[in-house]
Amino acid sequence: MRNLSLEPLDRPEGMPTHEYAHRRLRQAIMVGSIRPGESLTIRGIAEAMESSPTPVREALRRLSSEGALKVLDNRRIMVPKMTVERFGELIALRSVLEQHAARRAVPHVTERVIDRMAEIDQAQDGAIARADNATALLLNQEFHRTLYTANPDQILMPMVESVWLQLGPFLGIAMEHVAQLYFVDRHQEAIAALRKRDADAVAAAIDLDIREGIGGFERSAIEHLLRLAGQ
Amino acid sequence: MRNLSLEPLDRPEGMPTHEYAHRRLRQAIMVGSIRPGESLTIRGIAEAMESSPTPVREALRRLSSEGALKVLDNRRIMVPKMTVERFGELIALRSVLEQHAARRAVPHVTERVIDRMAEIDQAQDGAIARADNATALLLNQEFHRTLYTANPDQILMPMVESVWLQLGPFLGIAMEHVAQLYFVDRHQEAIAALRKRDADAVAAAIDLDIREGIGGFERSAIEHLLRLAGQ
DNA sequence: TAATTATATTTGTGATCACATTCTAAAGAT
DNA sequence: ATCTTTAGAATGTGATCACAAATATAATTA
Repeated sequence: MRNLSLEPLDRPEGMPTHEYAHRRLRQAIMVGSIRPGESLTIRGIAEAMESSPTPVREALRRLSSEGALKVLDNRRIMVPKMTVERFGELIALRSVLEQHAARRAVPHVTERVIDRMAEIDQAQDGAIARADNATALLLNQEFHRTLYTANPDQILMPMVESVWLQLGPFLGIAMEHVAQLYFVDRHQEAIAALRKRDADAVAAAIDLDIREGIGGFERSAIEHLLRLAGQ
Repeated sequence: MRNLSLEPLDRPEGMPTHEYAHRRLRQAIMVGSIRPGESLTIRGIAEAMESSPTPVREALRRLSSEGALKVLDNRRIMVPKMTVERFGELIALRSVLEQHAARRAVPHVTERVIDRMAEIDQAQDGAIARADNATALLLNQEFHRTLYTANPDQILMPMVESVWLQLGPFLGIAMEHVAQLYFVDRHQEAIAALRKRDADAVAAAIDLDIREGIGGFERSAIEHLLRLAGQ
């Protein structure tokens, strides 16, 4: 196993070790810094974050339930490998899930929420301008999350995040081989539609944002990237 | 904490304790035999299944990631309470998720799969006739699962099961107070549509099955049930 | 009697250890 | 050289223990 380097990440006082481990690993997978096929060892992670196997195991169980990790028959744990078919399923699911989340959120959206989204979008533009892909990615997710969590009874955010998590490792590969991830910005359209409380238009903007953004990879481009990464 | 009784459940040789614990608890929640609001203790569960805290904790972490359990601020763990709003969200999500799963499965469905579904449906009718609600519920799930897993690249089954899991405790309440859960059988329509490989018709049948089945509870009926259960 | 404090118990948490399985690689045989 | 065998190391797993926080129970006070 490669010596994995995990960003220290902020740890609020009183947060249990297993949760901290979960957040750190999750973050690492989300931005694609743990490569597919790479196998993780419990002791290795525990050592890397100066704790013990017990809480790390709990974190790994959660991650595997979230689809971020796969337990092999050997009981070895790894980041699932990406395939063209799986990528297609993930994009299609992401579109359906997030359109639904957006529609359900619209009735609860306040001007305050929309303003917040506009701020995030602006920050993301800044990150893109600096070619800071990882930050742009995180801000893009925060943009979407802000919208969906406007619904107080929302229950599908964990599922949306699960899809993001499964897409993460591929983004890591893409970011390595493509100079800059092209964030097709349908965020302005989404914001405009939100101000009019037009649920259909919001859903359409979200759909386009996904399909023209990360979903816009051609089959051949995906195959090429996966081949480059030795998948 | 009440002395919880977990059905022993079959345990294949070599299955780790944490996974066995996960399956047993999951099963119990799925059929609604653990009541919402009831708080679970790690040691209590470990004792009930004659093991130790460590693997039980791993099982609980997974269940909480699957939405089946909620960790409170006290770090206490309980089955989330149901509300009318949450119930509405769950049904709407279930409909969207399963329609999508069905559509993506249709191209991969073979006659073999359809025959299997017909068998399951027949068994479910038998269970309903015997007023065996728990078995009918499980067979209903198997019917749906058989369809969705026909898609080899399917990735949303865990999410569908998560919704089922979150609906479970409410079904437990409903089964206690309603003589018989009325399974509106749109399964025949689904099977007929599948034989014609008509994806739209299949999705429509699944949608009706959900909305007229468990989703058919009126708001007042849900409130009534929750009040009866002291929620 | 009601409220408050003090004590005891329960509970979540994380580190450690022992055991069995799996993986790695060195040694041997074909 | 290639395959097989074998010894060593690494790894997942589950039980146990100690500690701190939370809860419940008993004792005390107003």
